[in-house]
Amino acid sequence: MIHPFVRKLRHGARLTAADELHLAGLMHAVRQVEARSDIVAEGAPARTLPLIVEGWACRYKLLENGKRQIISLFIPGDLCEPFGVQPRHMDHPLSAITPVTIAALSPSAVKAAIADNDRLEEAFWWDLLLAAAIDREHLVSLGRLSAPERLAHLFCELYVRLARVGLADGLEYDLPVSQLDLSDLLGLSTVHVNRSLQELRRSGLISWRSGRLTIHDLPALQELSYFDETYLQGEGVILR
Amino acid sequence: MIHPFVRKLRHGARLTAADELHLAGLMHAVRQVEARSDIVAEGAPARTLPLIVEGWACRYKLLENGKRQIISLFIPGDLCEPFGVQPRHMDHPLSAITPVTIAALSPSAVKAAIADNDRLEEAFWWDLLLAAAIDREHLVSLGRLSAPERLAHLFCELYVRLARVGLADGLEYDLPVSQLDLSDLLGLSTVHVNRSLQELRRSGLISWRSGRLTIHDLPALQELSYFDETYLQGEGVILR
DNA sequence: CGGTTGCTTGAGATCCATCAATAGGAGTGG
DNA sequence: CCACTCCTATTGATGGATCTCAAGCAACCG
Repeated sequence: MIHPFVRKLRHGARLTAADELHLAGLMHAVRQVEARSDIVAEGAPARTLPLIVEGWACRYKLLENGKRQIISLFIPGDLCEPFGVQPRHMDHPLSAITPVTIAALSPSAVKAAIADNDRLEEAFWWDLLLAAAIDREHLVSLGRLSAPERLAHLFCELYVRLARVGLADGLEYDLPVSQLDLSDLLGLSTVHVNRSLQELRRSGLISWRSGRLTIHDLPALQELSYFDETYLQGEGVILR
Repeated sequence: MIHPFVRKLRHGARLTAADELHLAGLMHAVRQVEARSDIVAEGAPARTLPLIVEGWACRYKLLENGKRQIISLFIPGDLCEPFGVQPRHMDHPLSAITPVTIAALSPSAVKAAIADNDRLEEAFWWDLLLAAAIDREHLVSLGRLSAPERLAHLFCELYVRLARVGLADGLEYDLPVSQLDLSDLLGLSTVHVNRSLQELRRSGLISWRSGRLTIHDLPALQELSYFDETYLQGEGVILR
């Protein structure tokens, strides 16, 4: 079984078999975190870089008025911090949505690996840029898209990201989040998320039953949400 | 006159006088860009890293429905791209808000400078983390704050950022943006921005005349917007 | 002076939040 | 197996926040 992180990086750099072994060797201290618990709490010192091997996680912020905003959503293969430095004080907690398997990368080991291998260096920077691009698109979504558009955009994005790490089955994938999670991710209320989902279902664009999302009309979903996959910087999954 | 970039980095790393000279030596090819014009257009190849020396700029995205979302706001001292790689295709254009003076950093020169100087390395990574934290906070603002809250949050943030590079005069600073810019930054309509500004003025929190913003009641502004400056990762300007 | 741009105000429509209630499913203990 | 509870999904009703359209005004500029 190929590690999802390796699988993802293949899309960003031309890795040799040796590179991939080298990468796999960086991952230590795999541990389990149960659903709904913090992986790294706010203010906690973190010596290593968390990387999702299995399961879904997120970074969120809790406001003083009790509202929650999910900042980033992490799926298998996602490195949750910039690779270059030891995270000191995490400004926002990192939390497991499902049961999660975490690998720990040491920044110094990454630095050493990068120092004498241009392809690995490129791969790590590509991943950092990709994560930033995803966050930027998320920001645009919150600022300028309506509720159904935000949902459609998210479903398109997750399709591409999951397909890259081999977790999409055709136009279907597991979506193990609650509507409450979705509302906190998209800056909406749960009630409105529910109604917007119904709208997408009624239009025949998607269905979502027992944690499994199916895209029935990808072009329509893309058009509705102005989704242009180029920000995901890969060779492309959708178009071609 | 100390370069604003150097001035900012002093808050993130203990730089020696030699380090600061080294930094200053990295900046080449200073050029002028006039207000309202693109610094780097979408899709344009960029070989160097743009750094704002003077003036205000932003990164934005234009949607197919004609709406605009400003993703990041840049003030003097801000490096507009991650330092580690040559930006290839800019997914979002970079644009001048006021007339802007741009310095160009070469990623390879930065890499060389970093290679044998831990303090400089730390400074560059600190700056990257800071920029990411600002974007995250922006995202939270769009997702979970009301219009007046978003404005208040922005004014607090700009106060801290500008003070760091010596561009705040007590609780006053130049704010050379239009209400249209603000609306595109905060995900609102211009009409609503206008009305929310009036609300803040009426409450005696701020005034804003002829491009100059004055904060009359900083604690109230902070409390209103749940502003906690720690995400800006400095020694602190507000709470000292 | 006319044209442009940005700010302001009003009115109406729409999107979305909140409050409240119901229903289903999963787990738990009796 | 049933009663109970918790969590999530769903639905209805209402109010509020924000958008859109439209018009007027102020400042600046050639």
